[in-house]
Amino acid sequence: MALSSGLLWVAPMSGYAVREAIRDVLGHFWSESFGQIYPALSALHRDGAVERRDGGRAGSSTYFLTPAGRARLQELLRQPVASTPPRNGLLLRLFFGHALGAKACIVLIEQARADAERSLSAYAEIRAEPEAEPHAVAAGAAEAATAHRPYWLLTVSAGEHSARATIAWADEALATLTALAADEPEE
Amino acid sequence: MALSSGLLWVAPMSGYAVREAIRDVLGHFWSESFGQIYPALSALHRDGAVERRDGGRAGSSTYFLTPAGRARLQELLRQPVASTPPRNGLLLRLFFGHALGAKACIVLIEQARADAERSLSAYAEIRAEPEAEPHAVAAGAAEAATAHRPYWLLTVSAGEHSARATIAWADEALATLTALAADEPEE
DNA sequence: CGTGGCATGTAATGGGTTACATGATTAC
DNA sequence: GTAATCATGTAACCCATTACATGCCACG
Repeated sequence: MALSSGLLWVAPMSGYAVREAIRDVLGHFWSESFGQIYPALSALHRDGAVERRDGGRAGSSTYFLTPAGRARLQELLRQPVASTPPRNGLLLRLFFGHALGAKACIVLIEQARADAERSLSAYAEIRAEPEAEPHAVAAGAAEAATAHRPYWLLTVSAGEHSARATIAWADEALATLTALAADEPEE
Repeated sequence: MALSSGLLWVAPMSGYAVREAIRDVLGHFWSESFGQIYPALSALHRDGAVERRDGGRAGSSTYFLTPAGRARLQELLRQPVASTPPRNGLLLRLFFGHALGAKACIVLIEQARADAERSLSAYAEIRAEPEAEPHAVAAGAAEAATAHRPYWLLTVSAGEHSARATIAWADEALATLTALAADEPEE
Protein backbone atom coordinates (compact mmCIF):
# COMPACT_ATOMS: atom_id res chain seq x y z
CA MET A 1 0.00 0.00 0.00
CA ALA A 2 2.72 2.40 0.89
CA LEU A 3 4.67 0.71 -1.88
CA SER A 4 4.77 3.69 -4.18
CA SER A 5 6.58 5.67 -1.49
CA GLY A 6 9.44 3.46 -2.56
CA LEU A 7 10.08 6.16 -5.12
CA LEU A 8 12.13 7.71 -2.34
CA TRP A 9 14.54 4.85 -2.94
CA VAL A 10 15.26 6.27 -6.37
CA ALA A 11 15.66 9.80 -5.02
CA PRO A 12 14.69 11.80 -1.90
CA MET A 13 11.87 14.20 -2.71
CA SER A 14 8.82 16.04 -1.44
CA GLY A 15 5.35 14.53 -1.22
CA TYR A 16 4.35 16.68 -4.13
CA ALA A 17 7.21 15.33 -6.19
CA VAL A 18 6.18 11.78 -5.28
CA ARG A 19 2.76 12.49 -6.71
CA GLU A 20 4.29 13.85 -9.91
CA ALA A 21 6.62 10.91 -10.23
CA ILE A 22 3.72 8.49 -9.78
CA ARG A 23 1.88 10.28 -12.57
CA ASP A 24 4.82 10.71 -14.94
CA VAL A 25 6.99 7.68 -14.26
CA LEU A 26 4.64 4.99 -12.96
CA GLY A 27 1.58 6.40 -14.68
CA HIS A 28 1.24 3.66 -17.25
CA PHE A 29 0.79 0.94 -14.64
CA TRP A 30 0.14 2.62 -11.29
CA SER A 31 -1.80 5.50 -9.80
CA GLU A 32 -2.26 7.02 -6.40
CA SER A 33 -4.06 10.11 -5.17
CA PHE A 34 -3.08 12.89 -2.81
CA GLY A 35 -5.33 11.45 -0.17
CA GLN A 36 -3.14 8.39 -0.04
CA ILE A 37 0.32 9.78 -0.53
CA TYR A 38 0.44 12.24 2.34
CA PRO A 39 -1.08 9.98 5.00
CA ALA A 40 1.24 7.18 3.84
CA LEU A 41 4.26 9.46 4.15
CA SER A 42 3.14 10.54 7.63
CA ALA A 43 2.71 6.94 8.73
CA LEU A 44 6.11 6.04 7.33
CA HIS A 45 7.63 8.97 9.23
CA ARG A 46 5.88 7.92 12.43
CA ASP A 47 7.36 4.44 12.04
CA GLY A 48 10.84 5.75 11.37
CA ALA A 49 10.92 4.52 7.80
CA VAL A 50 11.48 7.98 6.40
CA GLU A 51 13.28 11.05 7.62
CA ARG A 52 11.93 14.48 7.00
CA ARG A 53 14.15 17.49 6.36
CA ASP A 54 13.35 21.01 5.33
CA GLY A 55 13.15 21.46 1.60
CA GLY A 56 14.21 24.50 -0.39
CA ARG A 57 10.97 26.41 0.06
CA ALA A 58 9.29 27.49 3.25
CA GLY A 59 6.76 24.93 4.41
CA SER A 60 8.14 22.25 2.15
CA SER A 61 9.96 19.10 3.20
CA THR A 62 12.13 16.54 1.54
CA TYR A 63 11.63 12.93 2.57
CA PHE A 64 14.54 10.49 2.83
CA LEU A 65 14.29 6.75 3.12
CA THR A 66 16.06 5.48 6.25
CA PRO A 67 17.84 2.10 6.34
CA ALA A 68 14.81 0.77 8.25
CA GLY A 69 12.56 2.12 5.52
CA ARG A 70 14.64 0.43 2.87
CA ALA A 71 14.36 -2.89 4.68
CA ARG A 72 10.63 -2.43 5.07
CA LEU A 73 10.19 -1.69 1.39
CA GLN A 74 12.08 -4.82 0.43
CA GLU A 75 9.83 -6.81 2.71
CA LEU A 76 6.74 -5.30 1.11
CA LEU A 77 8.07 -6.05 -2.35
CA ARG A 78 8.50 -9.70 -1.45
CA GLN A 79 4.82 -9.91 -0.48
CA PRO A 80 2.70 -11.83 -3.02
CA VAL A 81 1.25 -9.73 -5.82
CA ALA A 82 -2.39 -8.90 -5.11
CA SER A 83 -4.17 -9.29 -8.41
CA THR A 84 -6.78 -6.60 -8.85
CA PRO A 85 -10.14 -7.93 -10.02
CA PRO A 86 -10.62 -7.20 -13.73
CA ARG A 87 -13.05 -4.45 -14.68
CA ASN A 88 -12.84 -3.44 -18.30
CA GLY A 89 -15.70 -1.15 -19.28
CA LEU A 90 -14.89 -1.35 -22.97
CA LEU A 91 -15.09 -5.13 -23.14
CA LEU A 92 -18.24 -5.14 -21.05
CA ARG A 93 -19.90 -2.82 -23.56
CA LEU A 94 -18.64 -4.95 -26.40
CA PHE A 95 -20.08 -8.03 -24.77
CA PHE A 96 -23.46 -6.34 -24.95
CA GLY A 97 -22.70 -5.26 -28.50
CA HIS A 98 -25.89 -6.80 -29.80
CA ALA A 99 -27.85 -4.45 -27.55
CA LEU A 100 -25.58 -1.49 -28.15
CA GLY A 101 -25.41 -1.84 -31.93
CA ALA A 102 -22.44 -2.68 -34.13
CA LYS A 103 -21.88 0.94 -35.18
CA ALA A 104 -21.46 2.15 -31.60
CA CYS A 105 -19.06 -0.74 -30.97
CA ILE A 106 -16.94 0.36 -33.91
CA VAL A 107 -16.67 3.85 -32.46
CA LEU A 108 -15.59 2.48 -29.09
CA ILE A 109 -12.92 0.27 -30.60
CA GLU A 110 -11.59 3.08 -32.75
CA GLN A 111 -11.21 5.16 -29.60
CA ALA A 112 -9.36 2.35 -27.86
CA ARG A 113 -7.11 1.96 -30.87
CA ALA A 114 -6.31 5.67 -30.88
CA ASP A 115 -5.55 5.55 -27.15
CA ALA A 116 -3.14 2.68 -27.69
CA GLU A 117 -1.47 4.60 -30.49
CA ARG A 118 -1.04 7.58 -28.19
CA SER A 119 0.47 5.35 -25.52
CA LEU A 120 2.97 4.04 -28.03
CA SER A 121 4.23 7.51 -28.87
CA ALA A 122 4.46 8.33 -25.16
CA TYR A 123 6.64 5.24 -24.69
CA ALA A 124 8.76 6.25 -27.67
CA GLU A 125 9.37 9.61 -26.02
CA ILE A 126 10.46 7.93 -22.81
CA ARG A 127 12.98 5.85 -24.70
CA ALA A 128 14.20 8.91 -26.61
CA GLU A 129 15.18 10.97 -23.56
CA PRO A 130 18.24 9.06 -22.36
CA GLU A 131 18.60 10.08 -18.74
CA ALA A 132 17.26 13.57 -18.63
CA GLU A 133 14.64 13.29 -15.93
CA PRO A 134 14.30 17.02 -15.24
CA HIS A 135 12.81 16.93 -11.77
CA ALA A 136 13.43 14.69 -8.80
CA VAL A 137 16.97 13.71 -9.65
CA ALA A 138 19.25 15.25 -7.09
CA ALA A 139 23.01 15.23 -7.41
CA GLY A 140 23.89 12.27 -5.19
CA ALA A 141 20.99 10.13 -6.29
CA ALA A 142 22.09 9.90 -9.91
CA GLU A 143 23.60 6.43 -9.56
CA ALA A 144 20.44 5.13 -7.91
CA ALA A 145 18.42 6.44 -10.84
CA THR A 146 20.65 4.77 -13.41
CA ALA A 147 20.49 1.47 -11.54
CA HIS A 148 16.70 1.67 -11.65
CA ARG A 149 16.44 2.59 -15.29
CA PRO A 150 16.73 -0.89 -16.86
CA TYR A 151 13.93 -2.09 -14.61
CA TRP A 152 11.85 0.90 -15.52
CA LEU A 153 12.36 0.08 -19.20
CA LEU A 154 11.02 -3.40 -18.49
CA THR A 155 7.73 -1.82 -17.46
CA VAL A 156 7.78 0.42 -20.53
CA SER A 157 8.26 -2.65 -22.68
CA ALA A 158 5.22 -4.23 -21.03
CA GLY A 159 3.22 -1.17 -21.97
CA GLU A 160 4.44 -1.32 -25.54
CA HIS A 161 3.56 -4.97 -25.95
CA SER A 162 0.15 -4.33 -24.45
CA ALA A 163 -0.52 -1.33 -26.69
CA ARG A 164 0.54 -3.19 -29.81
CA ALA A 165 -1.72 -6.07 -28.81
CA THR A 166 -4.61 -3.66 -28.42
CA ILE A 167 -3.99 -2.24 -31.89
CA ALA A 168 -3.78 -5.67 -33.51
CA TRP A 169 -6.94 -6.79 -31.73
CA ALA A 170 -8.76 -3.60 -32.68
CA ASP A 171 -7.99 -4.07 -36.36
CA GLU A 172 -9.23 -7.63 -36.22
CA ALA A 173 -12.34 -6.68 -34.29
CA LEU A 174 -13.16 -3.81 -36.63
CA ALA A 175 -13.09 -6.18 -39.59
CA THR A 176 -15.47 -8.54 -37.80
CA LEU A 177 -17.75 -5.70 -36.77
CA THR A 178 -18.14 -4.16 -40.20
CA ALA A 179 -19.41 -7.55 -41.34
CA LEU A 180 -21.81 -7.68 -38.39
CA ALA A 181 -22.96 -4.11 -39.02
CA ALA A 182 -23.96 -5.07 -42.57
CA ASP A 183 -26.30 -7.80 -41.24
CA GLU A 184 -27.80 -5.51 -38.63
CA PRO A 185 -31.03 -3.62 -39.33
CA GLU A 186 -30.79 0.17 -39.62
CA GLU A 187 -31.97 1.96 -36.48
CA MET B 1 -22.83 -0.09 -12.17
CA ALA B 2 -25.82 -2.29 -12.61
CA LEU B 3 -24.44 -3.00 -16.05
CA SER B 4 -23.58 -6.61 -15.44
CA SER B 5 -27.23 -7.29 -14.67
CA GLY B 6 -27.55 -6.93 -18.42
CA LEU B 7 -26.77 -10.61 -18.46
CA LEU B 8 -30.52 -10.97 -18.05
CA TRP B 9 -30.72 -9.70 -21.62
CA VAL B 10 -28.99 -12.84 -22.78
CA ALA B 11 -31.21 -15.06 -20.66
CA PRO B 12 -33.51 -14.72 -17.63
CA MET B 13 -31.92 -16.26 -14.57
CA SER B 14 -31.54 -16.21 -10.80
CA GLY B 15 -29.19 -13.89 -8.94
CA TYR B 16 -27.03 -16.85 -8.16
CA ALA B 17 -26.83 -17.69 -11.86
CA VAL B 18 -25.90 -14.08 -12.62
CA ARG B 19 -22.98 -14.43 -10.27
CA GLU B 20 -21.90 -17.65 -11.95
CA ALA B 21 -22.22 -16.11 -15.40
CA ILE B 22 -20.13 -13.13 -14.34
CA ARG B 23 -17.46 -15.51 -13.13
CA ASP B 24 -17.57 -17.96 -16.04
CA VAL B 25 -18.54 -15.79 -19.00
CA LEU B 26 -17.32 -12.29 -18.17
CA GLY B 27 -14.60 -13.46 -15.82
CA HIS B 28 -11.69 -12.52 -18.05
CA PHE B 29 -12.61 -8.83 -18.09
CA TRP B 30 -15.21 -8.21 -15.39
CA SER B 31 -15.95 -9.17 -11.82
CA GLU B 32 -18.62 -8.46 -9.31
CA SER B 33 -19.33 -9.77 -5.84
CA PHE B 34 -22.46 -11.02 -4.12
CA GLY B 35 -22.71 -7.83 -2.16
CA GLN B 36 -23.24 -5.92 -5.38
CA ILE B 37 -25.36 -8.30 -7.41
CA TYR B 38 -28.27 -8.77 -5.03
CA PRO B 39 -28.70 -5.11 -4.05
CA ALA B 40 -28.45 -4.15 -7.73
CA LEU B 41 -31.13 -6.67 -8.64
CA SER B 42 -33.37 -5.35 -5.86
CA ALA B 43 -32.91 -1.77 -7.03
CA LEU B 44 -33.65 -2.78 -10.59
CA HIS B 45 -36.79 -4.54 -9.39
CA ARG B 46 -37.86 -1.49 -7.39
CA ASP B 47 -37.46 0.65 -10.50
CA GLY B 48 -39.43 -1.73 -12.66
CA ALA B 49 -36.45 -2.68 -14.79
CA VAL B 50 -36.70 -6.35 -13.93
CA GLU B 51 -39.58 -8.66 -13.14
CA ARG B 52 -39.28 -11.35 -10.55
CA ARG B 53 -41.00 -14.71 -10.86
CA ASP B 54 -40.72 -17.86 -8.78
CA GLY B 55 -37.96 -20.16 -9.90
CA GLY B 56 -37.94 -23.95 -9.84
CA ARG B 57 -36.86 -24.32 -6.22
CA ALA B 58 -38.52 -22.98 -3.13
CA GLY B 59 -37.15 -19.57 -2.16
CA SER B 60 -35.55 -19.03 -5.54
CA SER B 61 -36.57 -16.50 -8.14
CA THR B 62 -35.91 -15.95 -11.80
CA TYR B 63 -35.36 -12.38 -12.94
CA PHE B 64 -36.61 -11.13 -16.31
CA LEU B 65 -35.62 -7.90 -18.00
CA THR B 66 -38.67 -5.74 -18.74
CA PRO B 67 -38.85 -3.50 -21.85
CA ALA B 68 -38.08 -0.55 -19.54
CA GLY B 69 -35.09 -2.43 -18.22
CA ARG B 70 -33.87 -3.11 -21.73
CA ALA B 71 -34.12 0.60 -22.57
CA ARG B 72 -32.30 1.49 -19.39
CA LEU B 73 -29.50 -0.92 -20.12
CA GLN B 74 -29.03 0.52 -23.60
CA GLU B 75 -28.82 3.98 -22.07
CA LEU B 76 -26.19 2.80 -19.59
CA LEU B 77 -24.20 1.18 -22.37
CA ARG B 78 -24.08 4.44 -24.26
CA GLN B 79 -22.54 6.18 -21.24
CA PRO B 80 -18.83 6.97 -21.68
CA VAL B 81 -16.46 4.24 -20.60
CA ALA B 82 -15.05 4.98 -17.16
CA SER B 83 -11.38 4.05 -17.33
CA THR B 84 -10.26 2.44 -14.11
CA PRO B 85 -6.98 3.84 -12.78
CA PRO B 86 -4.15 1.41 -13.50
CA ARG B 87 -2.76 -0.60 -10.62
CA ASN B 88 -0.46 -3.38 -11.67
CA GLY B 89 1.32 -4.91 -8.72
CA LEU B 90 3.66 -6.97 -10.89
CA LEU B 91 4.98 -3.98 -12.82
CA LEU B 92 5.32 -1.97 -9.63
CA ARG B 93 7.53 -4.70 -8.16
CA LEU B 94 9.49 -4.86 -11.36
CA PHE B 95 10.02 -1.13 -11.27
CA PHE B 96 11.71 -1.63 -7.90
CA GLY B 97 13.57 -4.58 -9.33
CA HIS B 98 16.92 -3.15 -8.27
CA ALA B 99 15.73 -3.27 -4.66
CA LEU B 100 13.98 -6.62 -5.03
CA GLY B 101 16.81 -8.37 -6.84
CA ALA B 102 16.90 -9.71 -10.38
CA LYS B 103 16.33 -13.32 -9.28
CA ALA B 104 13.05 -12.49 -7.56
CA CYS B 105 11.96 -10.56 -10.63
CA ILE B 106 12.58 -13.58 -12.80
CA VAL B 107 10.34 -15.68 -10.57
CA LEU B 108 7.57 -13.09 -10.77
CA ILE B 109 7.73 -12.89 -14.54
CA GLU B 110 7.74 -16.64 -14.89
CA GLN B 111 4.57 -16.74 -12.83
CA ALA B 112 2.95 -14.10 -15.01
CA ARG B 113 3.95 -16.03 -18.11
CA ALA B 114 2.44 -19.22 -16.73
CA ASP B 115 -0.77 -17.36 -15.89
CA ALA B 116 -1.01 -16.04 -19.43
CA GLU B 117 -0.44 -19.53 -20.78
CA ARG B 118 -3.27 -20.82 -18.60
CA SER B 119 -5.54 -18.05 -19.86
CA LEU B 120 -4.78 -19.05 -23.42
CA SER B 121 -5.90 -22.62 -22.84
CA ALA B 122 -9.04 -21.38 -21.12
CA TYR B 123 -9.83 -19.28 -24.20
CA ALA B 124 -9.16 -22.28 -26.43
CA GLU B 125 -11.70 -24.25 -24.44
CA ILE B 126 -14.28 -21.51 -24.87
CA ARG B 127 -13.79 -21.57 -28.63
CA ALA B 128 -13.98 -25.36 -28.67
CA GLU B 129 -17.41 -25.69 -27.09
CA PRO B 130 -19.64 -24.41 -29.90
CA GLU B 131 -22.85 -23.40 -28.15
CA ALA B 132 -23.06 -25.76 -25.26
CA GLU B 133 -23.41 -23.38 -22.33
CA PRO B 134 -24.77 -25.91 -19.87
CA HIS B 135 -26.41 -23.57 -17.37
CA ALA B 136 -28.36 -20.37 -17.83
CA VAL B 137 -29.59 -21.02 -21.34
CA ALA B 138 -33.33 -21.53 -21.19
CA ALA B 139 -35.35 -22.76 -24.14
CA GLY B 140 -36.70 -19.48 -25.49
CA ALA B 141 -33.52 -17.52 -24.91
CA ALA B 142 -31.45 -19.58 -27.32
CA GLU B 143 -31.68 -17.08 -30.16
CA ALA B 144 -30.63 -14.24 -27.86
CA ALA B 145 -27.59 -16.25 -26.84
CA THR B 146 -26.53 -16.92 -30.42
CA ALA B 147 -26.91 -13.23 -31.31
CA HIS B 148 -24.60 -12.36 -28.41
CA ARG B 149 -21.98 -14.97 -29.18
CA PRO B 150 -20.00 -13.10 -31.89
CA TYR B 151 -19.65 -10.15 -29.53
CA TRP B 152 -18.57 -12.42 -26.74
CA LEU B 153 -15.90 -13.89 -29.01
CA LEU B 154 -14.63 -10.35 -29.59
CA THR B 155 -13.89 -10.12 -25.88
CA VAL B 156 -12.27 -13.55 -25.96
CA SER B 157 -10.07 -12.37 -28.80
CA ALA B 158 -9.04 -9.37 -26.71
CA GLY B 159 -8.01 -11.74 -23.96
CA GLU B 160 -6.02 -13.87 -26.37
CA HIS B 161 -4.15 -10.91 -27.80
CA SER B 162 -3.41 -9.66 -24.33
CA ALA B 163 -2.19 -13.06 -23.11
CA ARG B 164 0.05 -13.53 -26.14
CA ALA B 165 1.46 -10.05 -25.57
CA THR B 166 2.23 -10.96 -21.97
CA ILE B 167 4.04 -14.10 -23.07
CA ALA B 168 6.10 -12.28 -25.69
CA TRP B 169 6.98 -9.55 -23.20
CA ALA B 170 7.87 -12.09 -20.52
CA ASP B 171 10.31 -13.89 -22.82
CA GLU B 172 11.97 -10.63 -23.73
CA ALA B 173 12.10 -9.47 -20.12
CA LEU B 174 13.52 -12.78 -18.91
CA ALA B 175 16.38 -12.48 -21.40
CA THR B 176 17.14 -8.97 -20.16
CA LEU B 177 16.93 -10.04 -16.54
CA THR B 178 19.28 -13.00 -16.80
CA ALA B 179 21.87 -10.53 -18.09
CA LEU B 180 21.15 -8.18 -15.18
CA ALA B 181 21.27 -11.05 -12.69
CA ALA B 182 24.80 -11.88 -13.86
CA ASP B 183 25.99 -8.36 -13.02
CA GLU B 184 24.31 -8.39 -9.66
CA PRO B 185 26.24 -9.32 -6.50
CA GLU B 186 25.24 -12.57 -4.80
CA GLU B 187 23.06 -12.00 -1.73
C1' DC C 1 -28.72 -38.04 7.85
C1' DG C 2 -25.13 -35.08 6.56
C1' DT C 3 -22.36 -32.80 3.11
C1' DG C 4 -22.21 -29.95 -0.76
C1' DG C 5 -24.30 -27.03 -3.97
C1' DC C 6 -28.22 -23.74 -4.88
C1' DA C 7 -30.20 -19.56 -3.28
C1' DT C 8 -30.83 -14.85 -0.96
C1' DG C 9 -29.70 -11.44 1.53
C1' DT C 10 -27.28 -7.86 5.30
C1' DA C 11 -23.59 -5.56 7.89
C1' DA C 12 -19.04 -4.27 8.82
C1' DT C 13 -15.13 -2.77 7.09
C1' DG C 14 -11.73 -0.75 4.19
C1' DG C 15 -9.35 1.29 0.46
C1' DG C 16 -9.39 5.09 -2.34
C1' DT C 17 -11.13 9.29 -4.62
C1' DT C 18 -12.88 13.96 -4.49
C1' DA C 19 -13.41 18.02 -2.55
C1' DC C 20 -12.19 21.21 0.72
C1' DA C 21 -8.95 24.34 3.02
C1' DT C 22 -4.62 26.94 3.13
C1' DG C 23 -0.43 29.22 2.06
C1' DA C 24 4.28 30.25 -0.20
C1' DT C 25 6.79 31.22 -4.33
C1' DT C 26 7.74 32.21 -9.08
C1' DA C 27 6.99 33.88 -13.63
C1' DC C 28 4.69 37.05 -16.51
C1' DG D 1 0.05 42.37 -8.71
C1' DT D 2 -1.91 38.34 -10.08
C1' DA D 3 -2.13 33.89 -12.00
C1' DA D 4 -0.05 29.46 -12.09
C1' DT D 5 2.56 26.23 -9.78
C1' DC D 6 4.58 24.19 -5.67
C1' DA D 7 3.30 22.39 -1.37
C1' DT D 8 0.68 20.07 2.59
C1' DG D 9 -2.77 18.29 4.67
C1' DT D 10 -7.97 16.77 6.29
C1' DA D 11 -12.71 15.16 5.92
C1' DA D 12 -16.58 13.26 3.67
C1' DC D 13 -18.03 10.03 0.93
C1' DC D 14 -18.48 6.00 -2.19
C1' DC D 15 -17.83 1.77 -4.01
C1' DA D 16 -16.86 -2.81 -3.26
C1' DT D 17 -15.27 -6.80 -0.82
C1' DT D 18 -15.60 -9.90 3.04
C1' DA D 19 -17.81 -12.07 6.37
C1' DC D 20 -21.87 -13.24 8.45
C1' DA D 21 -26.49 -15.33 8.66
C1' DT D 22 -30.02 -18.40 6.89
C1' DG D 23 -32.42 -22.07 4.59
C1' DC D 24 -33.81 -25.55 0.83
C1' DC D 25 -32.86 -29.44 -1.86
C1' DA D 26 -30.41 -33.39 -4.02
C1' DC D 27 -27.27 -36.97 -3.71
C1' DG D 28 -24.66 -40.44 -1.56
